[in-house]
Amino acid sequence: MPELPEVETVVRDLRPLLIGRRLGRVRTGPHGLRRPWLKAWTKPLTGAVVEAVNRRGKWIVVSTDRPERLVVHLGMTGQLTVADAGVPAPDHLHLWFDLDDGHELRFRDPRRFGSADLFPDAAAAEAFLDARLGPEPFDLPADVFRAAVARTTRPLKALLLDQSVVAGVGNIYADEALHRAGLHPETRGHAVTPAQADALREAVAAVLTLAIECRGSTIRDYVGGSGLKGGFQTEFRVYGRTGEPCGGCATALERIRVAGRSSHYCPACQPVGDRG
DNA sequence: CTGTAATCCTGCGAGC
DNA sequence: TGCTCGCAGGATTACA
Repeated sequence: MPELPEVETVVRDLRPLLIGRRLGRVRTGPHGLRRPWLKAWTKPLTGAVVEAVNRRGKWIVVSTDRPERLVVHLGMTGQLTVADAGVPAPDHLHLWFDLDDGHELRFRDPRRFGSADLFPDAAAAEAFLDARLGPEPFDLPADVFRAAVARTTRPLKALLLDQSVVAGVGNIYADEALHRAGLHPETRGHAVTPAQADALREAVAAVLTLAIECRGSTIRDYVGGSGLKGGFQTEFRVYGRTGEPCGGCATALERIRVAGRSSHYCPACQPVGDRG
């Protein structure tokens, strides 16, 4: 699924296609969406004009000239795109709006791990997001991250996947950042030096920046807001490359399970350190 | 506070 | 070819 770079690409793609457009009829698919926190579709956005499309962590927030906020999460396989209304609706379409220019805003999600909710106003949406998300990775103070690392015995991989520590990092970019920082995914936070914590924070920001420049990574389902796939998957140094030689030292890359997720790393470049 | 597992779903590739 | 199995960009909940 889409992590921060993919979601950022979606909102950048959607802005020119959506801002200024008037939403028409809204329709929902037969399956509904998974785990909606709010189902206020009784107050539809029909007739509202889109004013902004923003990202917070892996969440997308669509604002209009009305108070309500549409908050979308792509889950593992979600796609939020603008398509010509003449293009036949694909399978697994769950929510779509007519636009006033002959296009449609479509939310498609085969696995239905995503969500789309309508919050009553900006404050409610913000409260919802802030309750579960830490700082954005590009806006994460060094001392804050050092402290978060130092105070826990959790493995670094689990820390990076915790959205309340830093928002937007998922399984791919956690592995890629740990490799770039030379840290083993099982290394415990309290065993990490401040310099290593800084290196990890910088590696996270760096890999996310590169991935955004490549429009994210497409492994299977991901597409941007205009339907284009990402390109960063060819730049992976460890993710999905078990058994292949490390680009830095040629040691065979390995895969283990950490925090319930597949974790890819180089046993030579990423020394085990203190596993607690 | 931790960690682990299960859960929600569909689809695909590997292996037999 | 057809089947089963394991695995997948995530987040939440229950439980040890």
